[in-house]
Amino acid sequence: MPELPEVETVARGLQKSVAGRRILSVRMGKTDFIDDPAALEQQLPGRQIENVERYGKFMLLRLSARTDTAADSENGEVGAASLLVHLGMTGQLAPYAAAQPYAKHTHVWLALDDGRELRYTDPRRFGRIAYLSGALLAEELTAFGADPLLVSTEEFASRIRSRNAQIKALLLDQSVLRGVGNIYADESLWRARIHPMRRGTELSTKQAQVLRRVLQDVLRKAILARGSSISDFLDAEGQPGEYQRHHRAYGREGKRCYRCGAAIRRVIVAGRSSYFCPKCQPAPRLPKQRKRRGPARNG
DNA sequence: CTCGATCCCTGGACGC
DNA sequence: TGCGTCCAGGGATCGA
Repeated sequence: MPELPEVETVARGLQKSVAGRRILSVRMGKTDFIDDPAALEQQLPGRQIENVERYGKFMLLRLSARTDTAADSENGEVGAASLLVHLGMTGQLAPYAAAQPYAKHTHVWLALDDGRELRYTDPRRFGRIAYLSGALLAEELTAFGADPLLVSTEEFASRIRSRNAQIKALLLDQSVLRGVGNIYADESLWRARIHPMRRGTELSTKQAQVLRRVLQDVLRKAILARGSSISDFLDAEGQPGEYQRHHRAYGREGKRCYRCGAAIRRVIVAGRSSYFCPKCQPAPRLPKQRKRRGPARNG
């Protein structure tokens, strides 16, 4: 499941393998996860992939202005633009020799000027692809919060401690921080010894500091390990990541905590499985509002 | 505005 | 073996 480290891994791989290549043509299968399929067909051919960046869990393929004049007169849009790609749960974006048979659930083929094809494969189609010209891209990106690797201690603390939502929900909220998903949320909360149901407003300044530090540490180490491969994540070279070997909480229900030996538990928080150590990560005193016995009292 | 619930989708695990 | 059921989860959307 691609989160920040996995997307960073794929983006770096594509930067090496396809930056500088020109897109010659586009072919599409199922398109229900593509914002405007016709725009891809009309706008991509003739453009060069100048570079590939990560933005949160998105990849941004920066595209050159178009040079072919035939299309100019038709569409009038020739300036620099971007292809926004979200891998969702099961998306893969990677180049292949055009002659190589394609995997089931391949939905987009971009023919490149060196004989290869950049293919997008996504069984669940939870991903997203959008062609966006400069202004639209800027507008799209304003909705997202801080990059967890770049955010300052002060900004992190203010973004978290000003919100009453559960800390797990805040870490997953892309308008608070861009790029954190379920695995790295649980891993950083375990390291910071914070229960996933704690409220943002409950965290001390010190706890927010610690959480930011361990989150950055986990993300950096995961990038070095080329991400986590739980079931099906593969990078742009088709290789799985290694960071799943370092998980301390995620997916470890019933197994012993590496710190204290207690059994790791799983609860649903913000609609997602959340793994934590009940001993190291003490629960809030009132995890949920208890149902009152009898009628509510006035005053 | 804030927050939680629901739904989208397919493959894999599991029970019978 | 095969069928049904459940679960995984990022994010859009809706309603309280």
